[in-house]
Amino acid sequence: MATQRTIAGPCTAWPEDSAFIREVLDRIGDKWTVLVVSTLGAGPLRYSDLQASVPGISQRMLTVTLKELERDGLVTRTAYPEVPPRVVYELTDLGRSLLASVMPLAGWAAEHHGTIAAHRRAHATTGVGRAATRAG
Amino acid sequence: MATQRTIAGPCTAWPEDSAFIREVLDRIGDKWTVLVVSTLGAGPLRYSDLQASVPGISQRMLTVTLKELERDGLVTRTAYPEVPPRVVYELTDLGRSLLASVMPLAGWAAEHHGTIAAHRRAHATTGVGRAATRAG
DNA sequence: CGGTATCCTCACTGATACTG
DNA sequence: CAGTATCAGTGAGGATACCG
Repeated sequence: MATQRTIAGPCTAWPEDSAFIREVLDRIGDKWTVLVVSTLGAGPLRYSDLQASVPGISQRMLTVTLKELERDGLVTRTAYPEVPPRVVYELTDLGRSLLASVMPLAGWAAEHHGTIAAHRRAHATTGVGRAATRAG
Repeated sequence: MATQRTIAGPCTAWPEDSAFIREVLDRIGDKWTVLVVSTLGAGPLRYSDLQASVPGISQRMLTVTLKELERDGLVTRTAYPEVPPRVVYELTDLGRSLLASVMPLAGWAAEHHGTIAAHRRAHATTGVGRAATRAG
């Protein structure tokens, strides 16, 4: 193989979208977005059902996450002006496409879970880095 | 009884790997992992070249990221005991497979960048959410 | 050159309380 | 029911200084 001297890296691969890609990665890396999106992947849900479906989420984070998603056009918000207020959230096509793009990653994670766990143990066993758990 | 129906969220979709999936998502969501991995995707690089290839990264974060990656078996570290020390990092097959799984997501981001940006503008224009910036 | 150790900041997150 | 407002804790990440 030719000696590749072009260091360049990711910036070369992603001309100027890199900032936006980081943004998306940040989003999917945040604690709730993927959970909420995948939950909505099963179908439209109202606020309270959503909160029930994503066990640990707080009202604040659900609201914040939902607003981000709506703002980006990944979910739609439909409020019915009824007496007990009812608001339904639903994935848009864009949202579904994101979900579809994230799924493979979840698949990768599930598939290689064992391999990685094993490597971690091996890494610890062979004492590659440090064996010391904590310097006293 | 419809008191509490099974919403069937993400937990249903991902039986028990969900914790690990979150872990992977956290990892790829962190600021540097994907940048480093994708940079190494072009070929092996030594520490300093890596730092040069990922502009904003600090020594600390490069080291931390690299250690995480090595620990998980995503990259290999090869140190040559020469006079000016030389350490080369390279993606393993596992690392390459992660990169291959992340790429589509980057592709998704690049593809829908415009759509999302447009939606954000529309969202702002139509004033969907809020008019009041601060409660006064 | 290739790290390691330490301090510091501040953005993300959660708990709580209140409103329409 | 569906949010909004506010306060406080945590820890990822950056700057700096030093070692092998």
